[in-house]
Amino acid sequence: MVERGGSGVPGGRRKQRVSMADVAKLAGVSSQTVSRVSNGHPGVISSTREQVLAAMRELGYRPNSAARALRYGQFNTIGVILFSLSSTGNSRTVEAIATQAAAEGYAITLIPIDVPTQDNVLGAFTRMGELAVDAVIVIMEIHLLDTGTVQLPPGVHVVVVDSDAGDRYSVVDTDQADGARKAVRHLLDLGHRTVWHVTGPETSFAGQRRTQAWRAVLEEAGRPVPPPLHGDWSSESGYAAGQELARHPDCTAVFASNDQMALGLLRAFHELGVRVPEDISVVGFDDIPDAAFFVPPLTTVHQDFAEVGRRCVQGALDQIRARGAARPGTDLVPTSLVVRRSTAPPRI
Amino acid sequence: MVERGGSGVPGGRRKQRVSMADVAKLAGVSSQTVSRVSNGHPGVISSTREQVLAAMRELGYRPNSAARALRYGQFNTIGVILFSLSSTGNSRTVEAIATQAAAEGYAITLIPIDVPTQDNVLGAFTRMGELAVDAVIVIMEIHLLDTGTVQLPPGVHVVVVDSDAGDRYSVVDTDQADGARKAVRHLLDLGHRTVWHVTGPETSFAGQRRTQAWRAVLEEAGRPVPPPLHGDWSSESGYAAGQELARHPDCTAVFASNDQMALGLLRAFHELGVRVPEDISVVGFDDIPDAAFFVPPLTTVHQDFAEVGRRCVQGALDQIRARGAARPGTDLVPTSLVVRRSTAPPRI
DNA sequence: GGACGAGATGTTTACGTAAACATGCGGAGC
DNA sequence: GCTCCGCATGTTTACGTAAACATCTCGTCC
Repeated sequence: MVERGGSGVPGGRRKQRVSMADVAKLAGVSSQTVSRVSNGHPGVISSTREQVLAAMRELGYRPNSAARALRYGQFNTIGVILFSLSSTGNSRTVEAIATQAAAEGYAITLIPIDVPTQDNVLGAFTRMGELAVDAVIVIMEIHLLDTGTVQLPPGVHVVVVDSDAGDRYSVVDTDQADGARKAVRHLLDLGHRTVWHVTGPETSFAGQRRTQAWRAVLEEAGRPVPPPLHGDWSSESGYAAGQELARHPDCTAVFASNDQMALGLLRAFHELGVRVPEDISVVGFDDIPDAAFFVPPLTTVHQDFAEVGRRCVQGALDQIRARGAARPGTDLVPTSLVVRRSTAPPRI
Repeated sequence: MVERGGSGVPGGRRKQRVSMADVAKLAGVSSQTVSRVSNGHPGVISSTREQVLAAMRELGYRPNSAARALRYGQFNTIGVILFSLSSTGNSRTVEAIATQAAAEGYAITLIPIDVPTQDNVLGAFTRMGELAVDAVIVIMEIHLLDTGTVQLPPGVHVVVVDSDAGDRYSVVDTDQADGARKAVRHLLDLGHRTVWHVTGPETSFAGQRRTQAWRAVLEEAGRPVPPPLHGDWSSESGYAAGQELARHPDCTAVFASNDQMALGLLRAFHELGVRVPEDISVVGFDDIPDAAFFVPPLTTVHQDFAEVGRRCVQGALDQIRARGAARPGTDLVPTSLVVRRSTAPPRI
């Protein structure tokens, strides 16, 4: 029944690609009828439909998406421009975007940018313009877009993640500030007099906002604000910060701007004989899967990357469907604090 | 000079999309000449070329990739089917694929599969067939493809990662066996009598091969082969294995099939007062960025994901350019052992 | 029984691009 | 001075699909 050996190119080198016309010829109908069957339109009598379906099966017909896109002026594809997939947050956001997009019948096209210079972003946008894409999601620290010199191709809808360009673009992001507040308040509630802080890179809006919130909570509570230590998201920079902090006898609590830097802190403290949480409490940010298995398990702020991804796609689709320009605004996804064993009240 | 305010939709609501015909009209030439300019063909006098370019700029012309694809029968896009982006290996491989593909003028389209059932993979292939894709790279534990019931759309080229289907498909993968051998030999060379092992999930070919190699090295060396402990890649399963292993007083060395499980081991050992590496040596696999900042820094097998990605793209492009069917075969990327501080000679 | 209508199917056309072929122009060679 | 050739540019056509319109065949109703 099933044609065997059909997975290759059967019958020598048949025509490169099967079109509706081929199916129509075999089924003895017009190509328009094939189109109707292919798209599930009504008004095709079932015997005809069966014939067409049989012909499709026999020839291995698959619709040509290029022709379809040309006809409809739509690609059913969303482009994602991003700096790097190697950060947990980005890859999980992308995964969520891809999943959600698939559920909506959209594919996603990835455009990685090795170095986030103005030129490269511009180039990516240009390429996106030429690409088969109905909307673009940008995952990036995006001051680059703020200069105004970047010309987004008209007709391409944009959603931005991790940016404060909410006045110009449609922005979706984790509620960084709220997450950071939760972290710092948790430590204060435990009885710590103040909280030290390891920042992310200055170029990151997410990092900036976490740091701002940390400072704001301390100031509101009337606590001293220790000088922040500067990190760059990497475990290594956390390690360096940890060596520094271990020297401050009055440091009893640290809020690291992400989990990897918290990991570096943990290692540094461990090597220097500083016990966590007995001597110093540590809170991270992200809640990467491994965080529960750090030594000790890390108290951290959970980000709902899946939700961010979902809202990105939703925003993009809204724009596509409304055919409207981007409605600027910021959509914040809430966080939650996950308390594990790296935090405790200070020793008296 | 530069038209201002051009970033939106200038001039009210001009025609939805600028075509070559529009440019041609404005420039006072035929659309064919526009095409020639657009594609950098010779035989256009420079004054004409300038006129056309000016018209393009003024109208914000961007070529329609759907029409182009229809014309050429090519999409300049590679599809990537994968199970999950959340594993480090996958996301880094995808990133490398995306980067390499971009360098070759190809975009990549992501098709995530939530649950790797036969049906879902089939569905993904079907969708890929309908999608605008010239080749497909599958990153997946892929016995599913081995059943033979999955009918790959003819004309779509396939490269597979993490599979032993090298007899049927073009496979690119890290040299898992060699990496595992390096890990086990390192431990034996340090003087350990034998090496215990935490496996990956049974469904993973990568995991299987690492386990096979572990066993083979021990047997070759005439060492006893302890019963392997079964993990599932997660830190959690490593943690469970660690609790088990800590009870075996004769266990002095463990090879975990990935770094996350090694992390779980480290945590379990730490909690139970087993010192690493003094009491037990631990080796992982992957060399995730954090591995250098575990407590203690993890000795592990480095995988060159970037190279895997590069070769995938290369393989896919070769197939596209040769217009040939997949040439089955396996292309192995070498590994290297990174010695850090989680391994040491056994106590006497 | 004839007209009308509804439903099934066929025909024409356009989407934007670019190859293939056609035209028209000017200069070189005799 | 005329022909021929080469180069710049224009015209036609096809890629695969599907909307819009056209046609054709019944069955139904008066």
